[in-house]
Order: sequence, then structure tokens, then C-alpha cells
Amino acid sequence: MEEMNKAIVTGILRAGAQIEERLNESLKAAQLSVPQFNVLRILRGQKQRAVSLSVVQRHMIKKMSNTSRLIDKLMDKGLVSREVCAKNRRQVDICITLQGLELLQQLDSIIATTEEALTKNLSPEEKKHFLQLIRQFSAVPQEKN
Amino acid sequence: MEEMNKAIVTGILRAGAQIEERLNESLKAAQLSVPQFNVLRILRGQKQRAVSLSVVQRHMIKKMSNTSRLIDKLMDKGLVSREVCAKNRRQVDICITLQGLELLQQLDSIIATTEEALTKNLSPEEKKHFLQLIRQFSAVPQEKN
DNA sequence: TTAATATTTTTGTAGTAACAACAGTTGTAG
DNA sequence: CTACAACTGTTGTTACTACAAAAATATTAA
Repeated sequence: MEEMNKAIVTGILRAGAQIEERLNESLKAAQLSVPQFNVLRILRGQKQRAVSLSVVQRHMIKKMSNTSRLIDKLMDKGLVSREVCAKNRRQVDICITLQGLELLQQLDSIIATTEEALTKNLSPEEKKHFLQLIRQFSAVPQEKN
Repeated sequence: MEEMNKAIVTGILRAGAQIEERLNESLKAAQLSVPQFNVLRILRGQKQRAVSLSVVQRHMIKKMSNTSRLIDKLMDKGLVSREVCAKNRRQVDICITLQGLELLQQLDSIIATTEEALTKNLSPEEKKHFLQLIRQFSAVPQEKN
């Protein structure tokens, strides 16, 4: 059983490395790193609403202590905007720009193709089952931070 | 279906991040990073046999272009030895030291516990099935490098 | 043998991440 | 109102990673 646990853990790590590698390739032309791309998608998910840094962090895959500098890079590229929140000046309102939305839209089909290629070894039935299991794996009993 | 592919991909990334986080905690006391730990296990898997850098790289989870410097760190800690290969002086023979083996042995139970905790949401049956699916996910048609 | 090519590892460089310390703003208690 | 604590985000520092170029050795061809 110990062996099985280890095999599962390394299997996930291996699959994750494989995914990151492919995504990196797909994003290279757009000069985006995987975390940057994910932040853009998080912001798009907020439907144009400006959100604070902490909200972005909560949605990120990795905790990432320096999200500030990641946003800096996206700012430099004109993909997001950032301004001090009027209601609480400790916070910053972050928002995806039109240019950011356009870039994402352009990447959508590329990424969809990559994701399809990555999952091609699984049949639709297997995908469904796998998704259920991977979610169960990551499920947290309580606390949803 | 596109949505399902995306959900699977992000699910794996999320699970992977979760695993790395836990492993990092477990290895912190030993001052090892996850890649360093994995290299040590790879070397142990070779049963004391000295192996070249490229062999280590082939077994690593991430390609990692600078394995040299990772090995440097392990050398500094006295966990591995490295010497120029006698038969082909381009290569280096890398070998885990006794001290490295002892450290691994000491970590084995800690890591086993961590891995068990990480997989606790799955029943034995589900683990078996999940392992089969994750392996299928990562399977490569041909080429086994 | 010499030159050209390939293989294996190392190193330079720049970008990215982790951790902790810091600064600015807000809330609360006296 | 002032002082203290809490919250939010930024910055300093150090270490790590990726990519490409370099160095050292081996192999091949002329």
C-alpha cells in the first residue's frame, strides 16, 4: 500500500511536469509564463470586475508569495491595470485590460488544443472518472480559505 | 468536453502543487528540496552503482537543465560523491554516499506518512483505479528515453 | 595525424520563486 | 485623539530554474 501511495504521488508529479512543459511551449510565443497565464484567466473569470491581490492569490494554483511582481510584469505588458482601491486604500484593484482579454481569446484555442493533446490517452468515460478521482484527491475536509 | 480537459489539467496541477507543498514541509528539517530528494532516491535506486549525470536526468521528474548545480549542493552536504568516469572522461560518475543513504532511510518513514496523508481521500480500490488512470495519462506511445 | 563533428557536462545570464522584513492604511481601546 | 494592533501589499535578499553558450573529451573522416 505504501508503494501504491508513492506511485500515485509521483504519478501526479510526473503528469504535472508534463503539463507544465506543454503549456510553457504553447505560451512561449505569447511571452507568458504559466502562472501569468493563470492569473489572466482568473481575472477574466471575474468578468471585468476589479479584484484585490488577495482574491487573486486565493484562486491561484500555487500560493506564490510574490504575486505583486507577477502583476508588475503583466502591467508592463499592458495586460492588466492596477490602482489603489478607493474604499480601502490598503488594497489594490486589479483588472484585466482589453488587450489582456484579446490575448487570452487568441490563446484559448491554442490552449484548448494543448489540453486535448494532453488528455488524448483517456476515453471520455475515463476522463469523467479521472476527474472525479482527482477532485476527490484534492478535496479538503473543512476550511476553504 | 473542452471544459473537461481543462478541469483535468488544472486538477492535476492543483494536486501537484498540493503534493509539493506537503513534501517541502516534510523535507524542510532535512534541508532538502524536492528535486534534491528525488535525485537521492534515484541514486539509491541504482543500488550504489555510479551513474552518469545524463542517466540521473533521464529518471528525473522534471528535465531540469542544470542538474550539475543540484548535484553540487548534494556534494556540499556530503550526500553524494562525484568523480570523472574512467572509461569516458566526458562523463561523471555520481554515487550516493553512506551518509546519503542514512539520510534517506531516516526520511523514508516521514515521507511514507506524508504520502499516506496525501492519498487519504481515496479508498484502496479508488487508489488502484486512479493509479491506472494517471499512468495511462502520462503514457507515451513510443520512445522511452 | 589532423580536422571536423558529436557527446557530455559545466557555466553565464536573466527571469522567477520563497521567505522574511518593511511600509502604508485601517480598526480598536483607552 | 493617541497608541497599539491587524491587515494588505511591496520590497530585499537569496536561492533556484530555464535557456543558451562554452569547455572538455570522444568519435569519425580525410
